Amino acid sequence: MQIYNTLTRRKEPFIPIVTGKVSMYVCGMTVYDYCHLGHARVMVAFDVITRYLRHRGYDVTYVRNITDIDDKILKRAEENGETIDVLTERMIDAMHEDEARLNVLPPSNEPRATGHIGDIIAMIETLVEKGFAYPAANGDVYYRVRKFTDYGKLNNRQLDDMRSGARVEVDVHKEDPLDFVLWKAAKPTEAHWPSPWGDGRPGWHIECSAMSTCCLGDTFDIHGGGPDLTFPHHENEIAQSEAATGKTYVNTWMHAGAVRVNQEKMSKSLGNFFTIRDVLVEHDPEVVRYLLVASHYRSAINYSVDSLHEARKSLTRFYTALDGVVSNDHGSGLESYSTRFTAAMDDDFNTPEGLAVLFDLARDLNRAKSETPEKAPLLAGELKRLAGVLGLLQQVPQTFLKGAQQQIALSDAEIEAKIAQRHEAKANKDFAQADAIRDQLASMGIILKDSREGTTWVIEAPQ
RNA sequence: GGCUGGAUGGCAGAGUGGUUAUGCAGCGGACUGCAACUCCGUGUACGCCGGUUCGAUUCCGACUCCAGCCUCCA
Repeated sequence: MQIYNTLTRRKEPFIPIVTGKVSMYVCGMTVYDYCHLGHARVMVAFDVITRYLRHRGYDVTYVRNITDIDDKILKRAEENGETIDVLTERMIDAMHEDEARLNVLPPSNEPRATGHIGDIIAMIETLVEKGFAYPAANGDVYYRVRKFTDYGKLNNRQLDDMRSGARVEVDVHKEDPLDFVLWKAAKPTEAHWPSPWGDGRPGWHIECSAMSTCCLGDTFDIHGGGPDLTFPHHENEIAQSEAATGKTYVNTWMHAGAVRVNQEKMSKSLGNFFTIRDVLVEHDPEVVRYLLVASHYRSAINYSVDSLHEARKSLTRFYTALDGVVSNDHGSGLESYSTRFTAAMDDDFNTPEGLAVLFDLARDLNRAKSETPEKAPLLAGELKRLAGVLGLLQQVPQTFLKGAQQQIALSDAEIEAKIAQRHEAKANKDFAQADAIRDQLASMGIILKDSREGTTWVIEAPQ
């Protein structure tokens, strides 16, 4: 297997620290608002990665944190007139609901910043002792960036190249404008914890260093996150952890690509984001998941309603192939598909190429249904099995094809009655009447399909 | 200004130093009462200019354009 490593900017053979085991940490959500499609992308990307690693036989420990104390949370809670606990619990519940609907498996461990204040303080104390951090007169504790000689290695950046102070407000309490805060002194009215430097709360970057080390050890295999976390967040994590432990923090750094809207990054600050729950009002969650899996995890994707429709059409093709076949999971003689699929996924989780294998499988399944029906159950079983590694195609085909995505004016029984009327008209060679019934149903988005076994119907895929 | 990526057929999206990605759409055919579904067939795509090479979309260099990061952001 090979994985692209942001640190070295190339694909590298993946060799876990402990044979057969993978330790992975992914930066999760700051829970002050609902998750948007950018969050969905990270969730789904690392869900596919976890599923595939497990499929390959690795014992994966997947840690994804929750940032539940932060300036934005304090601000939002105050705006809403609620406590931060009420706000964060509500958003955490919503996040879990969103990811469950997208068929994202829960991480092995989901630590919260507020649950690790002791670990955070301990790490800051170590950094202060080693001279990598200093308490300032205002009660904050800062990281001394210039003391860490490797600073910038993840982003291939020299300290002096950075426009220090150009966009960052220079803080008189910092020795250097690029120094970042590890511990923030709190105002009496704000949430705070006692520390050797006075009451306060952790800075953003330190929680991930503390929690990842705490859950996975000083050095672990994979650290992932969204595309905008490489700087400063992950750079700072490296500086904190490697200074504190003296060891390599992470072997492989993985970053998902951006989700764009009209060629611009979808983000909270640009205000052009779509929340997961809003999109799911009108679209089957599997369609959203498919959209995210149909592009390589590192490439940027442009979100649009058209792209969702395309995704729905692709899934319709798969479910149409699976429809009417009782799948048999004990396939044999079908190794060529899984060999190709594995080769694709082994190459930095190339899901588009993996899907190409699944489309070939679907075509062969369709052909088998008419030519060699005895082989169809095995092909269907293989298709479901491999798609399952991507977290796809696990619905009952009819459920997807008749999806509740559009409101239908008729009940199932009424549709069946229409089909029976049409069948009778056809038997009487009254094709005008038969076609009138079919057109009437079509105008309501119900598409009839005739076959030797009888007539079935599906909901029209959007154009 | 510094640092990252990217530019593939009508659209989406992989990949490769010489041979079919895949899906959607289109076109021709089979099936069908006619359709839909399905199947078969069908597209001289690789930003631009140089270089290396017997041969480059694929490697190297310049250029143009797009996006991201250098402030919170997944």
